[in-house]
Amino acid sequence: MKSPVPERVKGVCSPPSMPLALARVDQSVDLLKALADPTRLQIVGVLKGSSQPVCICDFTASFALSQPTISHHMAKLRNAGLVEVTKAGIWAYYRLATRLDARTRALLDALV
Amino acid sequence: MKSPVPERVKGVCSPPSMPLALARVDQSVDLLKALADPTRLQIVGVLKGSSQPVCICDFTASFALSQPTISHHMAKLRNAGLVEVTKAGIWAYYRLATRLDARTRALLDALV
DNA sequence: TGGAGAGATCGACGGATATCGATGGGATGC
DNA sequence: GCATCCCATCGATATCCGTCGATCTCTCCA
Repeated sequence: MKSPVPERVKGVCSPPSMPLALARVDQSVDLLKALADPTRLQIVGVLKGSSQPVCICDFTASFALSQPTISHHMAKLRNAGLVEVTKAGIWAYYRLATRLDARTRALLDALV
Repeated sequence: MKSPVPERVKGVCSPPSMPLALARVDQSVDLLKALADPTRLQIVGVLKGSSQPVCICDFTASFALSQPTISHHMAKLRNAGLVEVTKAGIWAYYRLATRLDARTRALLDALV
């Protein structure tokens, strides 16, 4: 098999063309950061597989984490536009965001 | 449209079933963390779109970052199994890993 | 009206991480 | 041999982030 390393001269380094627009990079990085946590990724996995909204208290009961920590993770996911909340009485029900762009959806499909 | 919040009684919270295996979550989180950085994501984007390996010195010329920092980011990508390096003389040529599992490939397709 | 449960916010703390300058190490060429 | 170029590693530093306890708000119900 070939390993076609390009020709090159010493002292000459030219920056390659950047295929990704800067705004899109930042947007993707925000999304990746929101998902790059075990707790949050599992939460998204549960929500993606659930037909009904899930009460946040059930998540608090799942993970060995305090209630403020779960709430903090949910805020991160909300802020990233990944989940939506419906308050009903005492409870807060979370579901995957209904309007997700195609790239985000493809990314979730690749993960979950 | 309906918002079918499930029935619920006070003081009763039951953990939902976790659809994602723990090992897989950790694996995905490692991958996501490796990509959740603007510099690294752009590097991966360039490598994914390039038919030839790219010299790391070209990346050093691209980003307004020091040479050790670029090397550090490359080490992260190497450690995550995303890129491979070929040393030729003075230079180090990087390319996207040739053997990427389907999920990782789908994730990159969704991003880049 | 008051108590209790659920959830969000705040402030603080510790560990992870991005960045840099300095250094080391290997290859090239004079 | 020696200078030069490229790259990786090391040590230090500043910032970010996950976690917790304490507290606040809101709702429900007796």
